[in-house]
Amino acid sequence: MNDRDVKSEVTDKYSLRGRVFHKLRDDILNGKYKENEELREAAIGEEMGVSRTPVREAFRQLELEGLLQIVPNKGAYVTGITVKDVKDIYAIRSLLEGLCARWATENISPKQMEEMEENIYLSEFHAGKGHARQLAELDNQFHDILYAASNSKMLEHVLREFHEYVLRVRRKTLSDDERGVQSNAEHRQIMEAIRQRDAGLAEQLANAHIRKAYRNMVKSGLYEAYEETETESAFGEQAEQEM
Amino acid sequence: MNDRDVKSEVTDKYSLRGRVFHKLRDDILNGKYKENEELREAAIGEEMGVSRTPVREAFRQLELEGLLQIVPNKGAYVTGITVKDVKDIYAIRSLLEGLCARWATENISPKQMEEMEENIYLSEFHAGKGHARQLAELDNQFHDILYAASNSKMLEHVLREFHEYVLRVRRKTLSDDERGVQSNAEHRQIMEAIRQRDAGLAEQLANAHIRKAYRNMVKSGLYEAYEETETESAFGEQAEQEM
DNA sequence: TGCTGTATAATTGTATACAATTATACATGG
DNA sequence: CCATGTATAATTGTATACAATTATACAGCA
Repeated sequence: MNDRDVKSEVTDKYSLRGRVFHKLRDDILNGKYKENEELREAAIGEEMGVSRTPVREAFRQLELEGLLQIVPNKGAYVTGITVKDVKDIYAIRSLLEGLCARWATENISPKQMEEMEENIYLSEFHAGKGHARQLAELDNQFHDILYAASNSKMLEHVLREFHEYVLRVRRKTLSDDERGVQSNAEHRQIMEAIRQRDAGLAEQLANAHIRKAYRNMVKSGLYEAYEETETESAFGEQAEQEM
Repeated sequence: MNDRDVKSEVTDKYSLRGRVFHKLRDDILNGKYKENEELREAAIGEEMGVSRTPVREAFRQLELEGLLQIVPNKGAYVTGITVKDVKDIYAIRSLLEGLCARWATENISPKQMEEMEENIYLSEFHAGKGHARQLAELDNQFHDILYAASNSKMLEHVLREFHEYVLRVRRKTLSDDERGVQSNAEHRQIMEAIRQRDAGLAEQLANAHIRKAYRNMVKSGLYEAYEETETESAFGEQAEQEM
């Protein structure tokens, strides 16, 4: 019954549309196409050796993934993420990852529990060796496991969406390995809480985990390249309460 | 700067694709197309007097709206919403509407405050007269105002998505007018909290508002037609804490 | 110079033809 | 009778041609 993933299988890798979609997605995430850059259907199609049709369809998908913004009769533009957007996303994720940890505690399967333990084991190994790339991958994987363990395709869906969204920014900051060690420790705490079936604690820890990740990102100043905004209230009160 | 809505302007109403999109969306939401029903491109196109091209693009949009599920080389199927999905959505919305109310308290503009007051005034008027249809519209509008007032396009985006999602189910239950009066009272309380700049209270009230809406829906048994599930834990602990 | 309108080019929107894939029906052999 | 393979039909995937819209360049004029 749990046969289809919410977002990854939706775009098959072997159709032309799927290939275009994945290629463009990577290119945007990796910064090949910059903010507000206009993507022309014909150019992309020519570059990849396909016609405009699959390109157009890939555009529509990327739009609802939040990576492109399509203006009718004008063009497709790479969406910009403002500093405030990132801040808001972290605030939202903080709440939802907490809920996710709670549900995961109640629904996690033995197999998933095992995966999670292995993930943490591997993370600690690679952290010791300073393998930034593997750490990043494992970090993503940890959250994916947590999402799946929640047993809620709705929650999984929205969390994946936000998580991916923020990868554009985070891709830089996780190479900062000071945070890597700390992050691993937090993952372990969350796992322990889940294993001991303490849903409240798991929720609280996951909550704090995201907030700390955000704090770290801001402190490191690694994503400030986007643009400066005014409001400081996004995390304000809440953050003070529990940290 | 706030020139473009996140989801509504994305699909222009005047292109063929936009027309097909909106028509199909309404038809699905209104139950013309039932769960798991297969939608054929040619048939839809013929019915609406357009070629397959705009239909295909509309399908792609509907897929990421969560209303369709497209299986490559096979077809497009109307997605089913299970009882558990609805329950999960309400749990998620409960958290996020709370956050939204908090942010709205901090960012609402005088104009929005006015809109909100007028909305509540009208709602109470129509509730007295038993105008179910207008009440439903006003209820949607109240939440739209709240979302906009949060001044967070990210939060607005995700809340709209879920809100719309749940309309398929809720369309029936809000005609139950017992709840309508109660719901209005809660809206008013939220508004008062926002007006008095009590973010914590606003958050708590919005939180409870969604949970009560869910409870009522379950009690009324109006959406149980979908399918029965096992888990009862979605709202479990949380719901007990504050109600 | 600076504005405006018009012609031209470039780009997206839509329709249609054809290819590839999948579903269906039916015949054949066990 | 059932299983299996094959031919046929139906449906989706892709390419291409053309229409509609938007951007650009430039001439004409105040």
